[in-house]
Amino acid sequence: MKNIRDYIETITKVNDEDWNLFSSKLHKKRFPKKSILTKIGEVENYISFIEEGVVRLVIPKNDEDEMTFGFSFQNEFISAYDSFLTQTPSIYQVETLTETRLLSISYSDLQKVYEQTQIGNLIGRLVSEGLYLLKSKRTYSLLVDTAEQRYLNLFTERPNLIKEIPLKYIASYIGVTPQSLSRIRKQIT
Amino acid sequence: MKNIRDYIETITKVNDEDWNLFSSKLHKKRFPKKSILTKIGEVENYISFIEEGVVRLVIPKNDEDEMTFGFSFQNEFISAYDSFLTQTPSIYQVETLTETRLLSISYSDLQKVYEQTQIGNLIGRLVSEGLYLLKSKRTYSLLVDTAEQRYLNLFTERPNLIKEIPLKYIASYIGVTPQSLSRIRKQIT
DNA sequence: GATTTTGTTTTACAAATTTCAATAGAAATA
DNA sequence: TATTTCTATTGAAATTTGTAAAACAAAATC
Repeated sequence: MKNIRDYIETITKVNDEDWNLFSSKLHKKRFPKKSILTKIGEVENYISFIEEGVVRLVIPKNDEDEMTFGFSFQNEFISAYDSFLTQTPSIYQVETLTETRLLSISYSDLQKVYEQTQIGNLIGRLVSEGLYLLKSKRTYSLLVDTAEQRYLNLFTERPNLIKEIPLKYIASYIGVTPQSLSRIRKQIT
Repeated sequence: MKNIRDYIETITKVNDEDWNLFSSKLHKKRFPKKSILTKIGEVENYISFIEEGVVRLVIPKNDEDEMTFGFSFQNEFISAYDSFLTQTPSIYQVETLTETRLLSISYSDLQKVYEQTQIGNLIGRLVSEGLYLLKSKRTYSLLVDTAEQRYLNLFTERPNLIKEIPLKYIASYIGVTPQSLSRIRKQIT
């Protein structure tokens, strides 16, 4: 629990009473790699803090084809967030790429935290704003950067990722085919 | 002021005391079409509710070239939101496409509202979540839809937009050249 | 350790998109 | 109204990217 409290205390101080209510709702979970946390069509019931691991958001295309909507890493929040917020079926799948430890809170418990604590909505706002900023950055990059630039960005921001996970996931995150990414990589070296 | 109160009351009830504090911070503004509200490199000082008008977020590319990061419409909030949240220089420009009426609140006044009202953070959270959902939808579309699908989506969601603004803006929103969009349109009919 | 599966790279070709250039139309301005 | 500027369309060439197939490499499984 230390990680998440540290993380939240970088946002704002939390009194013990509020913290106890919030943390009593958190469930520790462990998943092996390649676990599916949320399926397409399911309503997302949790938002989770990643204590350890890497998580991928996956959009199916044709049979056998898929796109990577996003990655999430240690000390970030993960959820099929659109589905979680709207409580409607998810259009992407949430799956682990590595062994993963989560601290999860359910939708209804989170609503209680919002209602019953002083700082719930403040933290909720700041987390939501942070997730907005990440998403906005990604949109920007998809719109103005070349695939090569997106690859290089990911390479500098997450050098470990490229070593640890299949390149085809990177390709589908960047928005090109694995063959195209292979050509891009060739040209860089 | 009726529009914005109606809008916010669809999110949550607001008591008069809170409302009076909030609304006392709002500034009415009017801009002719093609006004620049926020320039690249400036720190965004306002978030605004669009009472009337259409606003575009613009990213410069090369000289003479630009991309449309987003559009915003009546009864939506508009800002160089990334810059506003982080209070760092904006990487996109905010400009009006039509004559526009705004209700604006400054960054520092909004912080006061967050501190001094019961429901400030609740509304702030819900507005931020809404903006996240919009951005997420756009990212999804850029990643999985074809340019033709993005055009058709815009066409169904905002039929008036396509009649009222230059097509090259639509093209740069969709992520293709005006020539390509012209060919896409030709093929549809 | 051998076998099978999965992932990566390469090639040739096809398809889609951009670029460049020219033109016609629409809108803004003198 | 005439003139200028901006916008939209079209064609042809060039570039980029995707597709399909094959070869190879790496990883997982037996």
